[in-house]
Amino acid sequence: MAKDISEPINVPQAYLAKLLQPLVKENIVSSVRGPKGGFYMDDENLEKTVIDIIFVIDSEEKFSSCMLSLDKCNEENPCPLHNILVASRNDIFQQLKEKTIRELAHEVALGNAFLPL
Amino acid sequence: MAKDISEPINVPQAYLAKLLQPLVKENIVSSVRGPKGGFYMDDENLEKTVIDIIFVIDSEEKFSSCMLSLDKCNEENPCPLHNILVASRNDIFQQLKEKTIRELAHEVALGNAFLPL
DNA sequence: TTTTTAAGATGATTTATATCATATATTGAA
DNA sequence: TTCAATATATGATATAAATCATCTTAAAAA
Repeated sequence: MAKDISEPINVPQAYLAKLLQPLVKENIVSSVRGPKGGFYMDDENLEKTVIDIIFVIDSEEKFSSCMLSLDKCNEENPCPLHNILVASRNDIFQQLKEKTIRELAHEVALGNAFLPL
Repeated sequence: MAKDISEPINVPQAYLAKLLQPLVKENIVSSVRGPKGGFYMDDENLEKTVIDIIFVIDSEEKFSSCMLSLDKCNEENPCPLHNILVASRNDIFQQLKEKTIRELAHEVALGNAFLPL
């Protein structure tokens, strides 16, 4: 349930619910209403990645945009920071794109990562 | 002058001036008032790094904080994303900490990077 | 010395984001 | 079939960030 998630991570329940709605709509999270209802992830959901979530909640630009917020900055016309950060940035992007929620959950199950849930 | 910088980067002049004030106060940027006045960077300023700027404008936490915004996440208690991103993140941090403004300006002078100024 | 041009300081306004409130829809259980 | 529990939807409020407006201070030049 939203409450079970919101409390341990210190996010207001109603706000979390609002954030979850577009994820449900985009089939990244599943939900059932009524008593014994709540949010869950089925086999298909678990194959989604962190990037999928970011693209729904924020937007694609959040990641591709210039760190100096220059709209003219791109690969051909890189700003000074672009060159310095492009490698690490692509690395992060790849990681978030490849790692499925299932894999992340597995890390928690193994005790290699922790969540306050 | 603030106007000369603000226009090509599409940031309102008054807002840019407001952002520059703490940088002047922290001796990252220099300024002179009156006619023929404006903002500039002296030899000492040019040795400052991007991290110095970020720490003044935003704050140190902007960089060290957990990507999932979990206050309990740290090196001993890492969230699932922490492990995945820590390497690239440290890499970015190091780059921004080591590169001086002088070096960045040099890249622009060499034509390896571009600014709309 | 006066005027003009710039930064500095401060507060108000706008806009975006986060949060709250309330009503509706769905579903399990009594 | 009714009730209770939970998500869904929508709009209102609060807070933070960005932007605007106005005045003050400093310095160069006439």
